[in-house]
Amino acid sequence: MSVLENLPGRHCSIAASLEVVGDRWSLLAVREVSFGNHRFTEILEGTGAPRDRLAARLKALVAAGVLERRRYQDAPPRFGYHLTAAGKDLLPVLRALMAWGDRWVVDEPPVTLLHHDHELVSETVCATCQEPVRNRDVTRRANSPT
Amino acid sequence: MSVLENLPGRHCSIAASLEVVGDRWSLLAVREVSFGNHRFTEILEGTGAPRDRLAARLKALVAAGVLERRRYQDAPPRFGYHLTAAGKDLLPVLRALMAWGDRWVVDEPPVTLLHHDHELVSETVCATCQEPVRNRDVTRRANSPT
DNA sequence: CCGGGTTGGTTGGAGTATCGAACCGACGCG
DNA sequence: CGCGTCGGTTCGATACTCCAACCAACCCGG
Repeated sequence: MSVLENLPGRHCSIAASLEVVGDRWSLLAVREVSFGNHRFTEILEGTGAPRDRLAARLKALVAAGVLERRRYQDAPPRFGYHLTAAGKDLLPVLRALMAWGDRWVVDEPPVTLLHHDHELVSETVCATCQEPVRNRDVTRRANSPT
Repeated sequence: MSVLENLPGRHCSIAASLEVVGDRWSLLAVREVSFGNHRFTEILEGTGAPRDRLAARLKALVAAGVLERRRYQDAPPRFGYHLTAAGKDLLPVLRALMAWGDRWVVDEPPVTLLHHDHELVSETVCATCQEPVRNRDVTRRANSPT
């Protein structure tokens, strides 16, 4: 909640999420780590971010609990970045963004996701009633008075 | 594809998507429009964005085909913003971000989504095999040589 | 017909963030 | 010893963002 208080506009978890991962490089950094690129230089090249920005973002993501900085060698001390539980939980967001980009931005998907050994076609269902979620079936209820 | 060519880092639809909606206000603007706030002033207050930034982003989102600018009165000419098909297709992204924020950023969800008349609990399944998607079952294949 | 309010912006200047390039320390390798 | 690698940090120029003010076009009350 505390994050929301200092935010302009509507109280909403979307705004709260964007406050954490809504900048230009964070989600790409998470993508790289999820692709198995744990080292600073790998993430640097994978994202294309400037070094200083990447260093700052990684620090912030560690502070936010999205990434974990783990020592993988002692002399000299070197660290790799790994997804925390919160970080792994971002993968559905990345898959949704990727599906959207595949459909509406790029001509041809540069990367295809595979589920077991067939192509992954994500569909969202409501866990309660097992029905596929269509936009028109979704409404919202505000919980806080503001 | 053309979007990707001029981008630093890995060729990937996530980066392409972020190029369109990855800035500070775009997704919040889409959220507001999806909440039924179609007028400039409504979006302005809902997002908390500065007027000039919002004007610029709305223009860009219309150009990108995410929003549509529709005249709703003639004298003086006034326009409202509406979701295109591409814009509606962003709602799963927003729901994923909201779910993540609910779980990892805020203490208590400020807004709850309802599906029909029960709480919406989104779950992603693979449309091909109907199985819930777990991160460890997903791999990726690069399509382009680069 | 005059003044004020609403809507949907645009403009200007100050402050802030981002960028690329250079630099740095600690090591390993030959 | 000199060079390369890795993971950053520092610097100065540039770009972007913010806020406040302004604006045009219209409506309404008096």
